[in-house]
Amino acid sequence: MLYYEVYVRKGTRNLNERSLQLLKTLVERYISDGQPVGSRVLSTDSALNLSPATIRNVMADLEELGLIHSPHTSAGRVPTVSGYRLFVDSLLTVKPLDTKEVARLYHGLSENEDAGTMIGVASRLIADLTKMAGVVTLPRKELVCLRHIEFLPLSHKRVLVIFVTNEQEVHNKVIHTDKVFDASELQQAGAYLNSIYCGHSLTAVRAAVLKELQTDQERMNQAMLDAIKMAQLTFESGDEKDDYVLAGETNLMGFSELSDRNHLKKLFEAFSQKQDVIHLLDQSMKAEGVQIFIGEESGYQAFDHCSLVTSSYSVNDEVVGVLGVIGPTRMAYEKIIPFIDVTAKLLGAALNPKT
Amino acid sequence: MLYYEVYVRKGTRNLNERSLQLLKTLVERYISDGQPVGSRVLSTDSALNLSPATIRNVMADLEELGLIHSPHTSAGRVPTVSGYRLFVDSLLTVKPLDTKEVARLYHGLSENEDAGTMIGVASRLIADLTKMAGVVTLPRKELVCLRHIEFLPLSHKRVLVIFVTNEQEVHNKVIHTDKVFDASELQQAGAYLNSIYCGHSLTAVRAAVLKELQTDQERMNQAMLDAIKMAQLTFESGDEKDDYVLAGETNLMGFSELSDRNHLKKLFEAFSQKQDVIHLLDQSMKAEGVQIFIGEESGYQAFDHCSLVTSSYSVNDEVVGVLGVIGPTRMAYEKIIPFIDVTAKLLGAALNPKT
DNA sequence: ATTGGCACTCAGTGTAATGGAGTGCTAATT
DNA sequence: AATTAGCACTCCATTACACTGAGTGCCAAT
Repeated sequence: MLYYEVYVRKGTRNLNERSLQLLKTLVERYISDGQPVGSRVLSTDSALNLSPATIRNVMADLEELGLIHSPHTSAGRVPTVSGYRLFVDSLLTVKPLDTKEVARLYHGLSENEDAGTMIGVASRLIADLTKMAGVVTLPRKELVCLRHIEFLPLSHKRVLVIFVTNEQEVHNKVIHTDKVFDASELQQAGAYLNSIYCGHSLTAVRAAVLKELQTDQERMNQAMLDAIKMAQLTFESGDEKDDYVLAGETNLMGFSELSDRNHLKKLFEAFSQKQDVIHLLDQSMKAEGVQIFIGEESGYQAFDHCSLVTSSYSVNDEVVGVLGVIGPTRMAYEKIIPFIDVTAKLLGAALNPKT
Repeated sequence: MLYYEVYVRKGTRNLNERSLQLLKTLVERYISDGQPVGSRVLSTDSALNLSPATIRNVMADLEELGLIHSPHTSAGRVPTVSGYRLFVDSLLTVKPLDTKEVARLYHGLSENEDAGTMIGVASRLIADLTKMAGVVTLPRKELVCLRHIEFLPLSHKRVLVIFVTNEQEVHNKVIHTDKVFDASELQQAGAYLNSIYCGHSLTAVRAAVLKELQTDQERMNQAMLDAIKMAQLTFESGDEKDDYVLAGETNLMGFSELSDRNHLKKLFEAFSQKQDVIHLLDQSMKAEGVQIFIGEESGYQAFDHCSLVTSSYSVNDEVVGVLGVIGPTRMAYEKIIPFIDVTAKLLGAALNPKT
């Protein structure tokens, strides 16, 4: 809608209903065939009953607007990034999901395993069902609740913290304290913290700890104060390196459009460096619902010929992570979009601690 | 030596000193150039002062013995797997290591981080310095010592075990008990086990636990028995999924001999399935020192065009893991072999808890 | 506004010619 | 008996060329 008006104003020739219709069938055809599509096939494919010549005129307009592009003179047309964009934003008619696929998703994501396993399963399912690469971020730690915490002494004023969240997710971290503690002191500290913070969410714990440190500390004894300080070090923000689970990367090697050795190398390097992927996924975390990055839109060279369809997933109405699929720009958006949508919802539901 | 005699007996023509010398220069030349090498270059390359014609005769013999092979009539010769094998076993003259490389290794592996980090560093170093893929298995758990153990209750007779080994390596596992324990019972059990097994190696703990269970149990009270049973469940063998850290996989995409899309896909699938790689690495764990798998020798299709040079690494004279490099069959063995050898030694030393 | 007609472009394919690298074999040489 | 020169031969790689077919742009007719 938006695009429609913009283009009408901009071009002398119209980007009217008919051109949009043609663009739509062109993109659909290209997605299913992978071949540049010419005026003849478009003439028979579209229900518009127009002659190839007419269609050629329209195509010339579309090309001028940068929506399609011709690899060479005597080839058909191929959608550009803007063409795809317009297509997915305003033209696309989503297909209902294959019931078998939904069944597999539902089945795979209904068993109540621990979060880590579920994430892995989800990633694998996405990869297997789409034949592309699946990616799922680990749920944000803030929203989980503290179950148990404990400290062990290391050398040089360092302390190993082990804490368990939710049912059975174990984390550990080394903190640097400003004095040396012995094992029993640390045990006491752990017991104290367990007694007051067990069952609270990490966000709540962090807030409570800060508050304790800021208010008058005189009613606490030294041991309590030490414990609180260590909790502060443990849960101070920042360091939680976001991470994701990738599956089916090798599926991407099958696509001819990604077969270029250099592109493939860049892509896989991005996968193992993780950084760029995390950035990209972080962006989609901000918005709710399905997000799409087409080709160069992502801003990362490694993804130049790829599209990324993502959706955030939520537990208890709070966004805790993102999941998505990575594939060639030429992918079946009309199927992938609803697919990612329901996968995100199912994963969110599966992660919800039983009521 | 062995090969020499076998072949002399087998062929009518000799596989004498001279042929071996020629095979050696042929392999060296092919490794450095990547082109099939013909009689002319071999004539000038080898110090033997023979005419191309003579060399052609020798080459025909070598081909008959299956040591070299001609891609087509008018191309030069290329070593076969057996050719490479003979080369690395008996002909190869190892090159002294580049001092800069040793320095980088030494520097990278001398900082005393925790085991996990060191493994990662080692893998990365191998990949960076060889421009191929580095792989390092995690050290076997048996040889580490128990520092702390603790149990937390879960639902349905399940118990979450958290145990720390060495300084600060945290592991966790869910075990299924045959009755329900509450938190304080579990805490007692943990305290008891800590008091008697702390500081012992996992192998020792396992043995001790088994012994306790087999001997007369009447002098123990129920709580102690429960604790021992849980320790047994925790440390029973088997489930420790071996794992490895891979680095620089993407380096492999640069090699033309591995550029075939299908091969590459198989290879990367093997990397992410892990299973085959683990098997292969396990084999090299049994032998001490450097081991080499050339091409199809490995027995896994995925590695058909790859070679794997590995070495086990030891802590306190006990083999605890394997490390290696994966690259195309055509790699500079004379440099890689000593390189892997010293890397394994340096890693072993770095993992040795300070004396 | 749409369409038929036409000249034009260009990737892709098949065929043929050519050059060059390397071989195997034989006869001559040492 | 071992080595070498010579020669015919094979096969890959490259180039050139022609030809086809899909598709285009444009113009004039509808």
